[in-house]
Amino acid sequence: MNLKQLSDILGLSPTTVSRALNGYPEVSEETRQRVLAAARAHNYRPSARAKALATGRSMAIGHVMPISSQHEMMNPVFADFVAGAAEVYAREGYEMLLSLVRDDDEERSYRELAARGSVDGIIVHAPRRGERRIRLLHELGLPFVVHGRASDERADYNWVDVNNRRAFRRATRFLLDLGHRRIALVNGIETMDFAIRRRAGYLEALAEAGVPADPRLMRADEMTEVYGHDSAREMLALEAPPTAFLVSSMITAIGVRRAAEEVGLRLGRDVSIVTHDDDLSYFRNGGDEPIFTATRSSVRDAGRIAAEVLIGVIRNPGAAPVHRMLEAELIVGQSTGPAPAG
Amino acid sequence: MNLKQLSDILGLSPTTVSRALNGYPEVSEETRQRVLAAARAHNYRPSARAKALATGRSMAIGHVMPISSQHEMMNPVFADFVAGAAEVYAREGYEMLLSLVRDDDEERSYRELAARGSVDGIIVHAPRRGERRIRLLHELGLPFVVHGRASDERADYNWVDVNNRRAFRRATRFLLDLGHRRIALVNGIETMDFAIRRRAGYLEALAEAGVPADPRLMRADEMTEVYGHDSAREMLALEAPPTAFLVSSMITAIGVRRAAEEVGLRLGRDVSIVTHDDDLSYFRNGGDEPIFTATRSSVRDAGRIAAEVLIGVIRNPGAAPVHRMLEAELIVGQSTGPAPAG
DNA sequence: ATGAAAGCGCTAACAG
DNA sequence: CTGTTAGCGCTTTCAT
Repeated sequence: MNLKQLSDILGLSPTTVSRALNGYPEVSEETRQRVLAAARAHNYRPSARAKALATGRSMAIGHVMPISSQHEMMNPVFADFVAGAAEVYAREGYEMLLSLVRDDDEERSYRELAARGSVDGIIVHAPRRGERRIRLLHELGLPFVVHGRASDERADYNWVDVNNRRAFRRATRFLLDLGHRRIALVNGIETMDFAIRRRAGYLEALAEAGVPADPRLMRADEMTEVYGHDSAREMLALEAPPTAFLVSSMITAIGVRRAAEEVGLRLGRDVSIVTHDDDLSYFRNGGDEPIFTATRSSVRDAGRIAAEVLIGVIRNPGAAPVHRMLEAELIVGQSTGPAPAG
Repeated sequence: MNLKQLSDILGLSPTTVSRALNGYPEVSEETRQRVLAAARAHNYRPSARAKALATGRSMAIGHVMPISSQHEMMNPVFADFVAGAAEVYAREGYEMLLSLVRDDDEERSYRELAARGSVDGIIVHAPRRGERRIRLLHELGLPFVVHGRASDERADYNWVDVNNRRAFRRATRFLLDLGHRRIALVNGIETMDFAIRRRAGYLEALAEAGVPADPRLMRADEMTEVYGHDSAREMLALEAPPTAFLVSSMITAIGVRRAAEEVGLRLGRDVSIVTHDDDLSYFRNGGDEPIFTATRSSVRDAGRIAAEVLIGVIRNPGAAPVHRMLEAELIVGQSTGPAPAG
């Protein structure tokens, strides 16, 4: 069933039917009702392709996720972010195009997306140090919102980000206040912007407290369970082991906890673990009884907000760049809880 | 840059340029080379929308993920599956459309996808008991492949599935062979097809060994860490607690482990945990030293295979339904390892 | 081997 | 308030 057929049935021109369906005011209310009823009755849906071609808007938004050629890790955070964004798209009539691109042909992929015109805008995921996509997208003239930021990009652009620096500064301070002096940082890969900011926050807090940073207590890698376990085991074997761990992801913190238990340390007594809780649906830190002390922010909310910002930008291309900073809260867990001073 | 402009530059008709670009044989080799060179030089990309409208094929595949109106959980497995599928799509020139639909307007969503013509085929995720999407998609005539199966659907259809029943039967047998007689099943929600099959495998193995199934040792819920923890705590408090746990997901198994440790049980001695390892990139069970004993299958492979099957179906609509059964292997972990008999 | 013309299904001036 | 016409960018007969 297409427009022409529907309009034939109604004895109207395709134009009038189109206008009625799209809510144009210059259609009599009676006609509109007739059209709406007929459309429903015949289960009519406009062809997305034809509509896109005619209007120049594809009503689709692209989510481009870099898959590193070296690290093939699929970010678990991605699923929840996308779920948040999808809510908004469903409400606003957008489709979501997912594109996983290897970073070695990243530029080609973005150029292609733009030239093929399959999306009206893009959400940029996982910005890294030396990020080149921002300039590229500006050049291509494709509206975009970055989830996170690119520290060394001086141009202005739309972003939605969690205040990672402040969150980690606060978490570090929390541990310092408890008396800890040897605090390990088990971070994500430090080419990722968020990891850079987290380390900055950690270092700031240490500096403020006059505690020197010890390179042996700082790790950065892909945030797997095994990584948490192995690096914790190594650090705990130092002559002066850490008394607390600040860990960039919940799953990695679980590995750290396993390592601590293996060497006979009791959580919340011999060692403290503080992590960041992305508040994922499948693995929430818990409300009543958090597993870990953690800084917490909702990835799903970030997805929702990013989608809303992007749609706003698409509708109003002239507007000034939008920046949305989400603050993380600190929640103190029971089982891993605040450890007594070093 | 569009076809017309490119053909003007070349002094050829759009027709010829189109033919050259799409590899039609009736173009002179010389012309083809000229066209190809010019296209590259001007960074020409055909408009996906125009092409779709003209050909009737959108070159896009839809992934439809149900979001339960009650349980808002975003399956962590989804991300890896999609990553596998994306590899194939990139290779074959398809785009990926992601659609998260609430189950209360599921039918509407599928009808819309079909009528709008935005996809050439669909991957159906998370089939459940009483699955209605299969009949619907058959009715709509949209090619599809189900990731998993629908136990109570008698019509034939394309599917790619892990042999969940056999995997859990094998895992249960493994525990029985070690001497365990009170084996708890911490399953996923048993409206999900995979959970139904896993329980079937578990019950089969018990029956074969003449061990009666105890309803108090069988749980089913969304597979979070907290669920694993809480249900394990409850079961461990029974007058006759389980000596082993068979857990449907790694993240839930972590919760079970936490519970066991809280009550002072030592893993691989006082209690055994066997789980299913979906072999996700961010949380692999480990090769050399698996954290848990587990049945293991690669979700990413499943995604790849499902995508390949679907593309085959789209290209060859007449063919007989394809069924691809993936077998899980049993890997014996060290830390949780084989526990001594009851 | 190349081109002209029609058409995919819709929207958007422009008329009336 | 409704209809006519052109056109979005491509593919695909049908001629030549």
